[in-house]
Amino acid sequence: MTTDLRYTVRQLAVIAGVSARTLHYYDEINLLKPGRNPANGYRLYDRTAVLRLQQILFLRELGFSLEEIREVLNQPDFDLLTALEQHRLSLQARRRKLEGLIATVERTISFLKGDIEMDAHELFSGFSEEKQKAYKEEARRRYGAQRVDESYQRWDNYSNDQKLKIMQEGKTIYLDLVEAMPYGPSSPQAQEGIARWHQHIRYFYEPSAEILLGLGDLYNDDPRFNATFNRIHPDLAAFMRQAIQVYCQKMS
Amino acid sequence: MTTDLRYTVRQLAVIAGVSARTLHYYDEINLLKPGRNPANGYRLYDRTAVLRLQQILFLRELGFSLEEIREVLNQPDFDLLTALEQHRLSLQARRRKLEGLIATVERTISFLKGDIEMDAHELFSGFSEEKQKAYKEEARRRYGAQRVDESYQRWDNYSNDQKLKIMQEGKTIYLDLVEAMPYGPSSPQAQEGIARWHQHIRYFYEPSAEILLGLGDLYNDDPRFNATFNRIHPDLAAFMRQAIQVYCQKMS
DNA sequence: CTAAACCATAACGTTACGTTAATGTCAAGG
DNA sequence: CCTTGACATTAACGTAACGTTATGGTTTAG
Repeated sequence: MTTDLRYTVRQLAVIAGVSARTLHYYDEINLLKPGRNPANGYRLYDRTAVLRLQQILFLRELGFSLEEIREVLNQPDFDLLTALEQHRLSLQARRRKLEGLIATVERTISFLKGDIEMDAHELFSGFSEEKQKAYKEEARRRYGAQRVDESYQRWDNYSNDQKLKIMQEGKTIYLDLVEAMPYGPSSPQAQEGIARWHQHIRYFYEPSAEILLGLGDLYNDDPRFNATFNRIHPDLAAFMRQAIQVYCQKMS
Repeated sequence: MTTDLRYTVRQLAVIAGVSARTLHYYDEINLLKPGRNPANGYRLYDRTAVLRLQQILFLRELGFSLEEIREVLNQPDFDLLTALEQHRLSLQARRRKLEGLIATVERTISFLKGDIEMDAHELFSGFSEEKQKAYKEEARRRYGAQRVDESYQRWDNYSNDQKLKIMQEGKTIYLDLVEAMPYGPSSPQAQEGIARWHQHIRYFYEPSAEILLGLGDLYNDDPRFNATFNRIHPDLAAFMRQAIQVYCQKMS
């Protein structure tokens, strides 16, 4: 009286909660080969096939690829454990990556909402009210009032979206400059980077050699700017100052 | 003296850290259309293209699909914020899913290592030493010593891999029985499920009507078994008891 | 002048199926 | 007996985001 069960595709599909196509596919890739009814060629799944499918679906839910599942199922017993531990590591890595992404997205949202301080130039308008006022006075003394005010206006006129775009451009320029550091401040790589930076700061100032050189100093001497650059690379500010000096000499 | 930059594919690719093929592809799907050198048909990327690429890569890193990126970039300003918040939600959902997977993997690993209690029958050998001894005595009183010992032996002889397979089979049977509940304990659906269960418990006992009926009671009366079944469905144990009674009457 | 190094387009391969589409088979009802 | 509907079969294209050839034209360094 043993229930000599032989499921057809759809029957097994319904039981297991997958589509018939899935079973066709598993057959096609030799992951789960059913028997065949010689009369009509229909697939016939017996008890062992059902068990194997259960195993497959279990591992699939855990995020294994079908290829990995095949490997695991074709080797017995203990390899399952090591495969699972391996798999756990990759899942954890994926989770860490996701957490990084989420953090970045959240920072970006914060920035777009305006409640976070910004990098480098963006500090100009990103400081808290008090700090901003104090710094503005200092900047006026150093660079002249109308120039500073103009810079503020220019930055404020951008949309949030544009601000984000500009910041990102800045970041890539600084990263390129870091890559140029091994070649020295006079290298074409560095000078190319400074040229891009020169273009970039148009978003803030009408640049002149005076302004460029002043910024080179500012990045080194002002602790707020300096902190920002240090986060990218500890020698970046110094490197940029030198490169800017070379650049301005060539320009004149 | 504006640096009138026009990058070729590979140049931009190197700068941006992507492959030339990627740029070709973005061109192909109209995500980033460069200009063309009319003389030879070469792609030429200008400053605005570079900026747009930066945006694209930024969003891509955040896990946006290229399709989504296109939508975001083709609408200005504020939609970025809502898109980001939307995106954050989906990232968080993915993280939750990952965490569920990791938990399951870890439980499975624990099980394979043998330090966790098991479901239903698996409780027989999965309890802590003390509980196990106590329960074994009880079982001996109820079902006779040699029968219980035989069950233990049978279970212990399986490999970890086989145990896992058996547990999974059991789980699917119980779930199928839950689906059969609306049709009543005498329904073909339920009886089919009980027949599978009957086969299943061969892994533990040489089944007789006496044993089957006894298990039907045990699932309801023993709090440890009952808890396990309640986790699947609050009425499952009661349903199974009735279905088993019907099944045994038909068998006799 | 040639070879290396670049450019272009075309087209297939990847994962795990979903989705037609064309065709064959089976059980039930008129 | 024939039809109808619900099943079965295989074949084939589509998905996302490129990687990887393959084939052929262009530019540049020596």
